[in-house]
Amino acid sequence: MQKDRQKTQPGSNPALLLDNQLCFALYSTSLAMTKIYKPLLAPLGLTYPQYLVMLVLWEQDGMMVSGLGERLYLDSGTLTPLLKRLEVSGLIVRLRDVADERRVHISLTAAGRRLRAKAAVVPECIASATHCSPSELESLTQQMRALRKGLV
Amino acid sequence: MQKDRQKTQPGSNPALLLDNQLCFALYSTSLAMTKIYKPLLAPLGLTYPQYLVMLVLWEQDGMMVSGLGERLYLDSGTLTPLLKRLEVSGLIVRLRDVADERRVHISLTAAGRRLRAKAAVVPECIASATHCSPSELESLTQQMRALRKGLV
DNA sequence: TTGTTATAACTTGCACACAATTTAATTGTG
DNA sequence: CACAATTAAATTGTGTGCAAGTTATAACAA
Repeated sequence: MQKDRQKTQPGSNPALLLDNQLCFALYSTSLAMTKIYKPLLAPLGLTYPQYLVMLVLWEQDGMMVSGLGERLYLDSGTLTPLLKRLEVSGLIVRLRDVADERRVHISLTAAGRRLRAKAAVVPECIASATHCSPSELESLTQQMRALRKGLV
Repeated sequence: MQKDRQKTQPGSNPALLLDNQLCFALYSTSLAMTKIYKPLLAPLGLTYPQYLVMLVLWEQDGMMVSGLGERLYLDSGTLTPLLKRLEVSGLIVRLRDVADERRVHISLTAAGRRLRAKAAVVPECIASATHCSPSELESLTQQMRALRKGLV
């Protein structure tokens, strides 16, 4: 209690208090969530964003880079190097469209398809790590989607 | 409708569907939120994580690096270079503790304190950009904090 | 057909995040 | 006191995110 470093303008603007800000709650929770994924994805040889790409491809194989970007809200500056790493890992192949050589289709390899079975347990591991009920998780997911939609 | 790329194992595992995952809703919404901040913080010469550091320092000046890390859930590997950039910007100074030279105190400069007034309008700009009511924002913030607490 | 415009992906540069390691200083123990 | 253990930052290396600019191809217009 000897040094009690000054609170700058105490209570002058509650809107500027860190813990009142949705953005920080969102940001820190998202990072915390990613950390939970790390040990689950490491055995699969995936980072978290790479896992998201694989989720999309498991839903629909052969998508273009731009299609992945729309689905994941990421641009080619992020995706191109990420996809190259996935190709080096042997999970996908990148092939130019023969009709339009500007386009690149991303397709799963056999190893990429096989990985789906190993990834199947991940969602329930995560769900249990959240200490939330399925209905709470669903509610939060919907609220996040609504917020994102409002922002874009 | 000529090419209808195959859905891989359609509907086989709803838990693996991207849009059912809280993590992705959280991740994409957090990134979207950061993009909203960018044009508001650019005139202040701050990135979003730098803004978070300033929020903490405006609440309590002179914190140690480790204290900032606990508050923001970030480690020294992230904070050290960020703080060096804030120092170059002239908003903070980094000073070794005389009693314990391992510690580094982060203190606001006059410019850093002045910046608070300019930042005061940011929260309401963000709030209006979310298209959410104050009570919705508060509810979401609390839910995020609860989720984060459950994860850590 | 030729020149313009648009598009898709790639590249470059900067700033995070974070694991793992290192450095320097302090604390604890015999 | 000597020395091991601990602690606080800093450093290193990898992988995102994203703005801005480049390249290559395609579509369009005169």
